[in-house]
Amino acid sequence: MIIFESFLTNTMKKRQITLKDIAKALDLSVSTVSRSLSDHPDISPGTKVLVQRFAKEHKYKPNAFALGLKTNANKTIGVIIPEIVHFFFSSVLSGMQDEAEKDDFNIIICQSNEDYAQEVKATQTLLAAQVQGILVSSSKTTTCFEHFQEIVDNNIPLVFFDRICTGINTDRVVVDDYQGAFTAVCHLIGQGCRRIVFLGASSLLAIANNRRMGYEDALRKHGIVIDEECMPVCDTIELARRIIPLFLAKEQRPDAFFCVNDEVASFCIRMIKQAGIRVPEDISVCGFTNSQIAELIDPALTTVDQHGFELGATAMRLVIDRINGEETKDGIVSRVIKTKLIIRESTR
Amino acid sequence: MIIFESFLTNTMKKRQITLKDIAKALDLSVSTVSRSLSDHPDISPGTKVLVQRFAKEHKYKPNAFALGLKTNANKTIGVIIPEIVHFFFSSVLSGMQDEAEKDDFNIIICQSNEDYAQEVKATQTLLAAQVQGILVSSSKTTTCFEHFQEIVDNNIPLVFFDRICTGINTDRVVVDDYQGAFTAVCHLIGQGCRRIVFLGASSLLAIANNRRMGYEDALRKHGIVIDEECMPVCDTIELARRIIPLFLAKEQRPDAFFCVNDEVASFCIRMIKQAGIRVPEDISVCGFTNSQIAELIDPALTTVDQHGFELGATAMRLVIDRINGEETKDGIVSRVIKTKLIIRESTR
DNA sequence: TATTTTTGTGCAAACGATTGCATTTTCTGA
DNA sequence: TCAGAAAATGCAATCGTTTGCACAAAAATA
Repeated sequence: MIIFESFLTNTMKKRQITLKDIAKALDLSVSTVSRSLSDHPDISPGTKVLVQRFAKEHKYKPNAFALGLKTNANKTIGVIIPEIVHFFFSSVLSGMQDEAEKDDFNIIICQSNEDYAQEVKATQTLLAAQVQGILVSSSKTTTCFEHFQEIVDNNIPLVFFDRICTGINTDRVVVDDYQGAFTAVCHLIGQGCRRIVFLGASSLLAIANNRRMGYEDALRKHGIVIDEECMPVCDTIELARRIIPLFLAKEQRPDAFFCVNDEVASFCIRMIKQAGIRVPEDISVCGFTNSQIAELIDPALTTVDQHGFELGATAMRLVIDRINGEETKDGIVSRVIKTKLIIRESTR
Repeated sequence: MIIFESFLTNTMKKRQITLKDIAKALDLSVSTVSRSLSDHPDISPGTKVLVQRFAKEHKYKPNAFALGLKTNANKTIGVIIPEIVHFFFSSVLSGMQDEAEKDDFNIIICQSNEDYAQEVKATQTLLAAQVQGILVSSSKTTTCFEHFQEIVDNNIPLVFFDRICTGINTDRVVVDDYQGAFTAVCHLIGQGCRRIVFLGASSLLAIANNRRMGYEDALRKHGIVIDEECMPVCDTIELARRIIPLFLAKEQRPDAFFCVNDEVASFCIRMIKQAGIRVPEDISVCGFTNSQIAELIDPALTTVDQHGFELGATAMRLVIDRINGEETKDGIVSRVIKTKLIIRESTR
């Protein structure tokens, strides 16, 4: 015992206890200690309890680096996300965390802040950290995919979620954007709206295109003429502040706004009300995501639930299955999370 | 070259390229390769460029496990957070991420979901992952601190942020809750409010107590009698749904609500308006946090800005400084982030 | 030309854990 | 009493990297 404790007084800096320390203290070999802790049948019951008790008492924890060096696995998964401060993405992250925990995987997060360069850097960071799998929702400004290809080339399972990259062949989990938009716009039309504006996002994003297509097809189905003017890029509060007044000032005022996210939808409602126009009597507003805010504003927001938590959990499940070899499909696995229209008070 | 590439055809499973591979391919020793890459003066310029070019071409990346094993450092910091899906906490996380990146540290996140058991598990997870530092905001249900003590005992820098644990002696970064509450309530009083209700949180949280004390002192200062009935625990939408109507039904109706967070404040405004009472003319409402929602609801919410991003960055800076030995104070380092009252439309 | 110095490389140990194989000890049965 | 089997333990290599030291070859000096 004295021998073991001596490592403390010698260095004065507490170090983690190792197998070697235990071996020395108990006058055993490192191998015997190792086998005792892993309950190997070769070891006598007496030695086992001796070692196990000692290890527990001294809070022995296997060194993750040594383990990683041997097995090349550290139970860590990297996530690249555009922005954490975002109801949808934080929900996704929460779902991932929840699912990862079930298999004792850790999550390393990186933010791209919607910036290509930061996204590339994040990729390098995760590769350097030797993660076993990577989950990505690409930034709005990403048009080049080499960094993602490098992940694949390194043989590390890669799964895109929500914002996928069409330029690269790998697993993906997306939301049913087209159907969600289609259903929402059909609902608006069903309530009598005819001049429906789509406040969308950059067409670099597949999700934005899909929602636009759902919007267009819904109009088409009901014989409403599609007007390019009525689908501007308007996915931030700043843009909304400039763009919405232009529509409200038109002599043929819109009777509905279908917004690409709930923040824009909420802000939209504010601006309409401030212009002295009623929601939903004069203008209906529908959002996309179903964030907390939807229930807090007045009138409560009709919106399309994206099931972020479920999406995150599904994506995480997929990488883990790839890592464990439980998902063996040769081609791309593509999962779709169903959206759900939540009708509240902001639409007639 | 042929020798090197052979590791591929042999195993058919792409493996990361190692120093040994490079050494074999270039007919050098591992040490020479290692020194070439670290630009050691002993190595001849010719050999250096040879090795460096080869390494770059084959995208050599040092093995993080081997490095960690030698240096006992993997540039990773663990964060334990009650809930990611929360404007304040996600802001904090974002600030941490931002600051960590400057020093090339990675972040592993764990959620406690406000649950003691999960918090303990998260602690074990982070210790097992061999993180170099840990940042914690404790859960609402935590009353026992042994798990935190274990972190300290392991000689791993620990910093509490926002929700600190008074039972443990370690660095902390908090928000100026007392002053924030005091200022906000003084503002309400200054606008003529006299019957001010404080919708608070469990007194297990130091932040809740501090805000309550700020509230009480503001009342005291202006000679308003403090009524225990007027400071219920009400920090969730569910509680608010039950509790707020009770106050609105009183014959002596409150003329202001000071809420412990913006969600409750927003919901409060909704309920007041639905009861046919005007905000802020009849009742003023003030929140705490300054989340996005504050600008989106109608009327826009007066609230106390907590500067979450700054808080996160500060806390991260502090652990990193502790890790690097740049913060050498023997006792507790305690940083306070100043709050700021943002006056909008929900208060007279 | 002989000796020292400089320059460039390689060997081997170390970090902490696992594991095939060798070795020692104990037990069994004739 | 002793061979042989069974049980318990130890040795040593391995994972990928770094680094003190030894050593060789080349260059400088005497």
